[in-house]
Formats: sequence, structure tokens, C-alpha cells
Amino acid sequence: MIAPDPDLVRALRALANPIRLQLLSWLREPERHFPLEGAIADPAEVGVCVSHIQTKAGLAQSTVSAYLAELQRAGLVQATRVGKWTHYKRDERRIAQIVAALGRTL
Amino acid sequence: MIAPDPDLVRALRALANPIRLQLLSWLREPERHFPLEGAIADPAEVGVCVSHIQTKAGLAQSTVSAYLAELQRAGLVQATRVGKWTHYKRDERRIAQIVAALGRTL
DNA sequence: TGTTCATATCGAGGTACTCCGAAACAGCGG
DNA sequence: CCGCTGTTTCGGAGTACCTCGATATGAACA
Repeated sequence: MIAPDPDLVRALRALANPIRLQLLSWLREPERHFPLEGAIADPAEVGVCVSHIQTKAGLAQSTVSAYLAELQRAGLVQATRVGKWTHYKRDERRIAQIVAALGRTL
Repeated sequence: MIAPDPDLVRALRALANPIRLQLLSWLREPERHFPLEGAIADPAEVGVCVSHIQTKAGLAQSTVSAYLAELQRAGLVQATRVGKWTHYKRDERRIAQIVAALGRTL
């Protein structure tokens, strides 16, 4: 009768949106999906800054920021501030954990 | 720029609810979670009838019925009518496909 | 045919999600 | 310190989700 892992449910809620899923997918290969030229820091190191993601997603900047914050709360991405730019990158370890937990629960 | 698989998103939306996730988890081992005595048919064959699931979930009958219908629309379970009882069972093939698609997209 | 039981569907109240623009916050450069 | 730029947070309008009770359907059985 024990309820399913709340962290898993939170992650699934974050994933249950085509745009958030897309963002996570783009972040798998940042150099493939975002302009290298504009990068203020190594994408593999810190990730991609919000403006690039926003441009590619085509949604309002506030919306993209909120989506990224939700992905972060769900533990799927990590944020790093470099100067005035916030960079988001996937947390591969947590993502793998979540997929494993899904396999266990599901 | 291609959008993520809509079927995957629909499945994730269905999974992004603790109760629906729980139902799916219970259905993994029906004989472990539901009374054998009341079973009108082999759980491994057709699954578990709505009344048993409803009793265990403790929600209104209409709610459980709607949740099961949503899981079915998402392709996660199959329904079989036996007399006046509708039995639901996991669609293991589709579930495996969805997990694979998630691994590919994510 | 009428009744009864299992399930599905409908309608509704409350809550959460989606997305926006406006405003607040935070790092810079002058 | 001021303004500029990137980002976050806030307030709101529309939509979807959660959950229920009431009602409708469908299958069995007297």
C-alpha cells in the first residue's frame, strides 16, 4: 500500500510536457543544437545559457526560465551561474537514477 | 526542431500521477496484490477487474474507471471484458517500447 | 421484461499547469 | 552610481487535471 516514490512522480511530471522533454533532449548534445560562437563557457562543462535555449524554443523568456527551474527542482538539470548568464546542463547521474527507479516501479 | 513523440508524452502524462503509477505497479503482480478468491478469471490471462482495483485504491469507482481508461488510451494497459467484469492488465510490450523510447529521447 | 450488479460516462467544484507580459533582481561597463 | 543585459519572480487568463456523486450503459439472471 506504500505510495510510489514522490521524487519519481515529480520527475515524471516534469517530463510530461513536450517542451520540457525537448529542452532535456537538446541539452544532451549542446554543441549540436546551440551556437558555439556565442558560448561564454564550455557547454560540456557548465551547459547552455538560458538565452540560447529561449531563442531555440521560441517561447517567452519567462516561460523558458520557469521550465528550466522546474527541471532543476525535479533534479534533471543543474544550474551554474557564469557572470550574468545562468547555464543549465543535464544531471546525467540523476537522470540515470530516475530511469532506473522507473524501471523498478513500473 | 522536431517535436518529441506525442505517444511518449501521452504515456508520460499518464504516468505522472502517483495513483496511476501505483495501479500499474500493482498490476505487475496481480496475485500478490489482489484477492485470488474473488477472481473470475486468471489474472495472468486477463488481468484484474475494476472492483478489486477500486477497493484497493480507495477512490471513487468513477475515478478509478477513468484512470484505467487513461492508462489504456496511453497504451499502458489492455482491457478485456469477461461477463460483466472488465479486467485490466499491463501491456508489457508497449511498456517496454515506451521505456526504450524514453531512453532514446531523454 | 424487469432487476441487479459491474462499469462507463457526465457534470461540477477545486486545484494545478501553461504561457504571457510586467516588474524585480543581479552582474557588468562606463 | 547608472544604465544595460540576462535572468528570475509575480500576477493573471485560459486550459487541463483531480475527484466526486449522479446518471447511463451493458451483462446476467429471475
